[in-house]
Amino acid sequence: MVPQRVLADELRQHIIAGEFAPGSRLSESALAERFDVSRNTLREAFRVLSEQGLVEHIPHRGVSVASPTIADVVDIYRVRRVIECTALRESEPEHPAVQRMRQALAEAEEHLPAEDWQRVGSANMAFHLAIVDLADSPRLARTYSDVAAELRLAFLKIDDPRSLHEPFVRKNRAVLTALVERGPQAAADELERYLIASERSVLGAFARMGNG
Amino acid sequence: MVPQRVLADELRQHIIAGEFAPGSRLSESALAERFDVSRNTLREAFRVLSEQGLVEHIPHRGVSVASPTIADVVDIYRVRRVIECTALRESEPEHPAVQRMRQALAEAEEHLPAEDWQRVGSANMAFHLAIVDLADSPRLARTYSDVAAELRLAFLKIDDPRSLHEPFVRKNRAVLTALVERGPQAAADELERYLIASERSVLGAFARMGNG
DNA sequence: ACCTTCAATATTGTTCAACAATTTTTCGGA
DNA sequence: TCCGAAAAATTGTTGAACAATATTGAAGGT
Repeated sequence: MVPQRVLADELRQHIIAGEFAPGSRLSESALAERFDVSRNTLREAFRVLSEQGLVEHIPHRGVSVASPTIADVVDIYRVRRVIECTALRESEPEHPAVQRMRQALAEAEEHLPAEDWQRVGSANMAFHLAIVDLADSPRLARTYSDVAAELRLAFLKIDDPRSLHEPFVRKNRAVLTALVERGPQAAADELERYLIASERSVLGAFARMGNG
Repeated sequence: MVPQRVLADELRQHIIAGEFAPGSRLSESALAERFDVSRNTLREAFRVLSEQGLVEHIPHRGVSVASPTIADVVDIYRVRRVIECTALRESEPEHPAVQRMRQALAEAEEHLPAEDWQRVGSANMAFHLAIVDLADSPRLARTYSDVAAELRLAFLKIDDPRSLHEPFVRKNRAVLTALVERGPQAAADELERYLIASERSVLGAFARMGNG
């Protein structure tokens, strides 16, 4: 007995982990057998992932793992800028999420020398999730986590994890420093620079591998 | 043969139209019979609406039409401020959506004397959808339309449509005038005032009817 | 070899009936 | 009236079946 709520989470983990390549088709019968659930239950889980943008559902052609295009990346970063920068700009300095920003950043810096991009990437993401939590908005947090998952898929298409994470830990440090020493507005400005640079980095990688 | 994609849309229409009161339970068997679909198909449609926040799904207790609480209203307006104000502040004056803002506002003002709050409300919503479209972001537009649907449910709980719409057509006019005559930043400031006033109006109505 | 056409095959979309899991209701007893 | 347990109702999941559509592949013509 596999609750369908759990199944969707499990599928999301597998997809985000890169087990199913972006763009690859997800056969109903194959996955139903593999996870030992019925096709109906699997389809309910697919709906959830589809609404979250992790998989694409085309009628009578089944679902595929989403494969973000350049246009998607541009849009994802637009959302990030709107949500993250606003959350930071209007944040209160004493907000508990600031502490989580500190911790996440510390962890990223800790694993930086070992070049453990998996961990660095996760800590990096935790840093930005903490920024979003500054806004105290469940709905913004949910939207953000959706686009963050999509962005992970975009990262999966790029096989140069170093260029994606290494330069940005430093920039995160700059954001936190700005917030503490110069206030929310300065931090938001710093964050916007971060996001523009990060977007350019991803788009560059996409361009180098011949569109997307 | 009723495509489940269509079924979700149809259900959404009925819910938004207020046919099923916020908070009321949606029986699988009853609705399956009424729309002449199987329970499985209905459940897939429910998933979609659940992801959009229009219905609430509690395990083994089925789905109910969402019934926004005060906390939900606060969060919804937070999202509106973040998305709408940013879209407007960073908008280009020549953007085609500006024309749609004009049209929507004209329609709202047209039906204002007749006190046709249904139409005024729809035109009002079109005005704000146009604002969001200034950002040219499919994902922000989607998030916005989700919270807009939720807000409609909150409106349904209030039986004083005049107080919800009448004062705000004027304020929308002020936003558009500010955009044309004083630029995006001034318009965004005007819009923020609008949203704060609108939120206060809704929260007041909620308080008057004894929490939510 | 290179298309078309069309049938065969495979996959998804939907329904139905059954049963398991859980909640809600009913009812008897204190 | 209140409580608890049996009964009923509802949701969760499965498996099989068939319909609708897409994909494949083979036959035939150029």
